[in-house]
Amino acid sequence: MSNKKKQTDPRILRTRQLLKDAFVQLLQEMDLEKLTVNRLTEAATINRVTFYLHYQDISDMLDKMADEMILEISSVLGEPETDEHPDHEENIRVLERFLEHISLNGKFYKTVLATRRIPIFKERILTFFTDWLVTRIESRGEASFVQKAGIQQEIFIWYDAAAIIGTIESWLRNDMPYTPAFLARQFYLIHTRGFDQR
Amino acid sequence: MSNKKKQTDPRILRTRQLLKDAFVQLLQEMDLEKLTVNRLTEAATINRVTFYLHYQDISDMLDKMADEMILEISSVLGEPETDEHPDHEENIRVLERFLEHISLNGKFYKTVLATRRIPIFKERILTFFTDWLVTRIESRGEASFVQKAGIQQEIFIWYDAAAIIGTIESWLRNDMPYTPAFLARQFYLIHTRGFDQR
DNA sequence: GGGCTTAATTTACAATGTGTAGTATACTAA
DNA sequence: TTAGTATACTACACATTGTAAATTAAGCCC
Repeated sequence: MSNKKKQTDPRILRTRQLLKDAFVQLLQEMDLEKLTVNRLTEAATINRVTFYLHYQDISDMLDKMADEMILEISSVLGEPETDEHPDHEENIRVLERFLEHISLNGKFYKTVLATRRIPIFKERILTFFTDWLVTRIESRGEASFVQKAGIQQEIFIWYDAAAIIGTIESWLRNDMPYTPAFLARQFYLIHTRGFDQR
Repeated sequence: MSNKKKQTDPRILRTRQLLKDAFVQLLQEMDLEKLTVNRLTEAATINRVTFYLHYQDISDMLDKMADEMILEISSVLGEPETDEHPDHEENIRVLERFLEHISLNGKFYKTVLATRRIPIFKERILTFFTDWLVTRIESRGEASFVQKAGIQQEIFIWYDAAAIIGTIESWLRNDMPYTPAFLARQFYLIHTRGFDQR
């Protein structure tokens, strides 16, 4: 198979980058529903037919872009800690890496996360993050305080995942008024409510 | 002006109800992007041109349906408590009313909240809920424990609003496996982390 | 450099969807 | 009953979609 060659062909990379840039640009000018293949390829300065050589339609393009995004986030977050004795500082550092990655690619993330009516990227991050939380909690003894308090673990994970992703969304919408480090520590404070429970 | 008459004309109500029903029905069969005015009016058994007498386009229809939704939620939640001495049980009851309203209109809410790629309704609820939280917190002394712990109030509100709406979304996606009363109490437990702080 | 492979372009076409006319009909409310 | 209005119907110009075929251009490997 020549899949590896196909994936590294600079012409393909160029076309997809042009599409991605045009996508981010156009979404700052119009809503997703106004984004047509016509407009997109015109802004990307490629032929309309070329678009269909890469994606089935705009939804398909969103899906594949979201796939790429998740891959990057995954490599930034790394494997969930399997340490039996979680280090709070390490938690904060992981979160900080995540926020810094978003901050560095702020233009893209603000567009796909905080621009309204493009739920796919947020969905994907939320799902990924939920799984990540489940793995982390299960590999630790963290279930203890949750269960001790009579909290259903499933609900707690829904709650926490939505809270963190949603806060990041608000943070982006407000043009990141706090540093990633500060926000990460705020997450920790909110999570523990100021008590140093574990 | 005859606006009031227009709004009560049974023909108008009938057409809009047909459109709303067709909307909910079709979204269970296809994604929003596949929903056209053609398909919608066909399913609603009204003429396509009639659609444009009510809405500019599908986005406009979503906006107006979301307006109606917020009006209903607003009347269910009622005014934020201005009581200086918040009653935890009252908090839980308000939340329970909210969840029961959603549960009673489960078909609609599951479609517009938990069906993917229709962010407008969730956005509106989140914004409304955020404002509601701000009003509630400001009218109480609730800022105290947040500030005492060094938590930025703005961030805490982002966090809590996203958490609650997101949890409701997950709850709907999983076909409401808990009763509204149980879930409301879970929110309380998570919020206080089992400690009875106030 | 030259041959091979593949991406991109160009042009064309049918099908569907959009938004807006004008007119006719049916319903509502006073 | 009558005036007002919501809906139906038909028609039209235009935009968008998805695909096909042939051609051009770029990149890869020896």
